[in-house]
Amino acid sequence: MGHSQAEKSQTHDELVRIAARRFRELGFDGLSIADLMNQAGLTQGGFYKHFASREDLLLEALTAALKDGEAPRKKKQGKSPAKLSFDAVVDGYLSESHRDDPGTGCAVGALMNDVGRAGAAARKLYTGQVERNFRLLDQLLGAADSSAGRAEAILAYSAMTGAVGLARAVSDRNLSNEILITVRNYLKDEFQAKSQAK
Amino acid sequence: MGHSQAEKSQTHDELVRIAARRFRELGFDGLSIADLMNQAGLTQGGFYKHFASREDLLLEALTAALKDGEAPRKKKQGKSPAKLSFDAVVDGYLSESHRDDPGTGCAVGALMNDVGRAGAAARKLYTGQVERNFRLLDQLLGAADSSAGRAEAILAYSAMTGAVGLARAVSDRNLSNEILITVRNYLKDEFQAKSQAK
DNA sequence: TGTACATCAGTGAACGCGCGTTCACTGATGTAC
DNA sequence: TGTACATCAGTGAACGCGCGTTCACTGATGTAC
Repeated sequence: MGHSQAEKSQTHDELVRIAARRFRELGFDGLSIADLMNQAGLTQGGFYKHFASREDLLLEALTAALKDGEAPRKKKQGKSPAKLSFDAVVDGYLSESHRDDPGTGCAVGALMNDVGRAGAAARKLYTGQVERNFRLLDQLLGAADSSAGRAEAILAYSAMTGAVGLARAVSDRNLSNEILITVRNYLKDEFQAKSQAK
Repeated sequence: MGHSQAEKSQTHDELVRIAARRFRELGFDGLSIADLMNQAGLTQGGFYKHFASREDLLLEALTAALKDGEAPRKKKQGKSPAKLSFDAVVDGYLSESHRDDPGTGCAVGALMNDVGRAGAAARKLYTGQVERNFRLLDQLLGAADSSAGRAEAILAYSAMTGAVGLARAVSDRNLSNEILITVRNYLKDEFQAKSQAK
């Protein structure tokens, strides 16, 4: 059992990566330390060589999850730096694949309820990402009137997070798809169209 | 320790009432059976005189929570059967008091993430309420074109649940209020106005 | 370059604790006569 | 109406279990000479 310095930080990153995915899938209460370590191919005792406590992991994993769910679904299969347009973001966010795979998706949506019940530190990290995402959408909408742009960004983000949350919770596949499609069409028609008309 | 038949069903209702509130506040994992019984002034052993299992309670409490969070915030303080308009629903749903008191509010929003990770039975109950709420909003919007009404109902409900979820999770009070106000104004201006113009 | 030693990532058993659940018991309620 | 008995809501201790956390230990890595 070798353990160079490089291997340690590699293991650390791997643990954060797994936790960031599993917390989004299972919620903050759904992943135990033993499960996490086993999924990394390790035993549970080693956990405390990497984190001071479960809460410590929680915050690191939340940071990572918020970051890689940023500008959600930027990249589709092949194209690495797919061009970032409002329409592309809406299509990605409200896609069936994003609905079906919360583990790699937007942490703001996947952990909305969890963070609302969490401690101050987690909520602060989350708040920063929400504000960043509002700004990103505002910028993509590129409205002439910037206060109207921000309002539309807030509405669009609220609608997208709500729609994906509902689409994930609902057990009727048709209703779930209807939610995604309806909100997708509305946002693209109403906002992007308006924005382009200027 | 008396226990007439009437007292039993009274106790049962009280347990469901407390659980329906606490699950919305704490999530499905946040309430233990011992806590529930203590909050009802009883000891934990009695739980199984009322429910076959924790899962059984979960489903009864979810049913109750979905029902009393229906047509959310219908009633303000005094007026019992406050008139139910689209504007009134939007104002109530996106109010600070609804944000600050998830325990008595809309279960669809408060338990969105939790239900997404829950079993088939919980998701089925939830699905029914989502569909009912879509229909209620559709009806309140009373659009001439009924498919446009449904689309607007879906968009409005997605935006409201997302906005309240974000407003609850974010730790910056100003940002939280901005989300509520922005979505409230947008929905009232854009949808109700449109609907009235017809 | 080769040897001796300190470091420390990872192991795996153990800790106390709270969980959901079970159970023998209590005593007021409701029923039979 | 009064007495004897069955029922069963609620009690409180105990169950096995998984949780987060601790700890003595192992053995490859990296350093000192």
